[in-house]
Amino acid sequence: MDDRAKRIRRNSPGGKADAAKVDLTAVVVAVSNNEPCVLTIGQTDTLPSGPLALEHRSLQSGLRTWVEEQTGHPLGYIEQLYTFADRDRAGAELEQRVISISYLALTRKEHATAPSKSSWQSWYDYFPWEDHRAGTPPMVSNLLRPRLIEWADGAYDDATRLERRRRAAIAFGFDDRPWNEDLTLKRYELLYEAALVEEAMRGSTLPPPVRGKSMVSDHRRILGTGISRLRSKIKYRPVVFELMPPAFTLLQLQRTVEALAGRLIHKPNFRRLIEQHELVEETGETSTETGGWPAKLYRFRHAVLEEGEVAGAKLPLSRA
Amino acid sequence: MDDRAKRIRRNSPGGKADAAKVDLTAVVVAVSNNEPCVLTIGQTDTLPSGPLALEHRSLQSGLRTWVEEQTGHPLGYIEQLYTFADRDRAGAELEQRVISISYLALTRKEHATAPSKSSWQSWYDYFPWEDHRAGTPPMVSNLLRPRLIEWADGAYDDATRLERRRRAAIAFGFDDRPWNEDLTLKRYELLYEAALVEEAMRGSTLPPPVRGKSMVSDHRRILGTGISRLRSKIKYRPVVFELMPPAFTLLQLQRTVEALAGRLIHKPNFRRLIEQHELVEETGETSTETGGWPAKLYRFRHAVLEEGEVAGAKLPLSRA
DNA sequence: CGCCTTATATTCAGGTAGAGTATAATCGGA
DNA sequence: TCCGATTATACTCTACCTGAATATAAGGCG
Repeated sequence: MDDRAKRIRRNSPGGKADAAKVDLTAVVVAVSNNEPCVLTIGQTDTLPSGPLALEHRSLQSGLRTWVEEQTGHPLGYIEQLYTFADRDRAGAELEQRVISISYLALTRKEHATAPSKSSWQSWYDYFPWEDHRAGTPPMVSNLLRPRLIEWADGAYDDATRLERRRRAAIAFGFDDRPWNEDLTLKRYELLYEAALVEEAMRGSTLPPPVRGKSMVSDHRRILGTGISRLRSKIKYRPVVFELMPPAFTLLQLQRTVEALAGRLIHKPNFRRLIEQHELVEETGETSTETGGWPAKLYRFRHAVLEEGEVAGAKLPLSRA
Repeated sequence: MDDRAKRIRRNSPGGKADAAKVDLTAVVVAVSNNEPCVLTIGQTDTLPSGPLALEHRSLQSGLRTWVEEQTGHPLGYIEQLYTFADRDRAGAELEQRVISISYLALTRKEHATAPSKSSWQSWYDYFPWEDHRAGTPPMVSNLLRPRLIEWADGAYDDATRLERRRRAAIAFGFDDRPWNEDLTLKRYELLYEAALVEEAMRGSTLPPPVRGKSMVSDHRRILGTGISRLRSKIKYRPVVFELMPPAFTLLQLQRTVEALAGRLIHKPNFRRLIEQHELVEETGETSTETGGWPAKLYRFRHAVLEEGEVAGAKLPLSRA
């Protein structure tokens, strides 16, 4: 059997067929002016990235090196997102396979140390259908919905037709289903499958039917993965504070969460939750910046990270 | 600046320095006789794995190919776990870096199609401190606790000492903290750091102080990652059913969850939850196999997967 | 001074989770 | 044949969490 043949190749680690090029890609997120932003480099819409090299001690340190070199931002909090390889990445025509290991990083714009060729882009420029803070965006009902239904009805058999309609309804909250902000990646994949985003139409001359900037290679997909992960995570881990200045008001904190989640939060419930879990402590100062009653300033209680599992640090995301 | 130098290397994808060997590793899980098992190959404690090759269409299909070839088990449900590279993996002395992309697979033992050199091992053989179904195992209080305190007190400064004690207490539930079954990976990493597991002592002649089989390379760490992921996931997604036969009683379902979680569940609450979320439907038959009142047989309602997010499919893990 | 804006406090109803208790059906053995 | 062990199933009770609404206080500004 060819079992043995493969075993032999397995034992020759220098074999060219098995070698791959490994890229590290970062989704670096910051929030300012209630707008969630992602760090891009150059003129094109490209995430910071670079090949894993032998001198990198680890995947994380390799990533930090590349991002700092390309953007001037030293990274704090990072976590691995996903490893891609089956995409129609640039290396398809090469002999070598390209693997992309992606990371999510949370930081603040002020952390930049030097001028650089990088810039911050609102992530809603790439995903305009994801911002529901002012209600469901018109493009969802007016553009995406009819296009997705059209796509579903274009299936060859009834079963597929129904299944496509169901998937679209779940992902986008059609037919009185609730909008679930965590499904960013699923929505993007659906639009890709329906050929409604630019990436799915490369080589075609037709304009993509959906507004929203695309990115180089599969970077928009990676960004979507990062948004999905972050939107899920803020509900059970206090990661928002990585994006906050040292001192902040409770409303600023709420606005930041709302920016990330793309939906509004019920204020009293939000405050109750934050206080209940003792996530913050007063600095003793107040801010009058916003007009109205001066708000107390708070700082994150780093001790909560040391108090074991922050069980139930869920955020009350309003469905109103 | 050397910025330019790196950019140039970046653009020569065939460069040897950037090429890496990519391994696919699978944590294949099944439960039988109320014991969670992992699939291993050969005589040694090794997870199924093999190098990613050009003929694999995707990471997933490469993994499926390797597992089926090495064990005879075709895989159903799989999900990506984590990508490792910074370990002191076998390739440290080689010129080439070794990357390991790991996957979690859920299946049933009966799915084997052919005799093979693989075998099933209880995962508690590798992690004996993780099974709390019969209460806290004696080894936790009698062996791990004193050894971890010893390790903590061996630190050079007071701050580190306190921090180590705190981490150990959180991970293992010392000092009246609750036991959190999801922290399997953290516990293993802590024991590794404290040099209480065999992998941390390779090259040493001293016997490892903690019982529990070790595995080849960093496979026990990968298994720990899989256990952690699965224990978290069963609380909010109905993945347990991938491990169940087509028809089962509610108690069998409960015992399976308990086997995975390593702790007991309050029976009435478990049933209430399953019924509340309509995860199952009656087959109409009953089973008298267990003695006592014949239990109704149920099957998984696959429709729930199509009903959008299975919000709140949490499992009531008793803290008693 | 009155109005607007924001902060802060309180309340209320519904749901869920944890935990305990009660009753019914079947089997094995005395 | 009856009793107890074993299992299935049903019901209850309480504490807490969540969503949502309302009320009051403090400052800025025309």
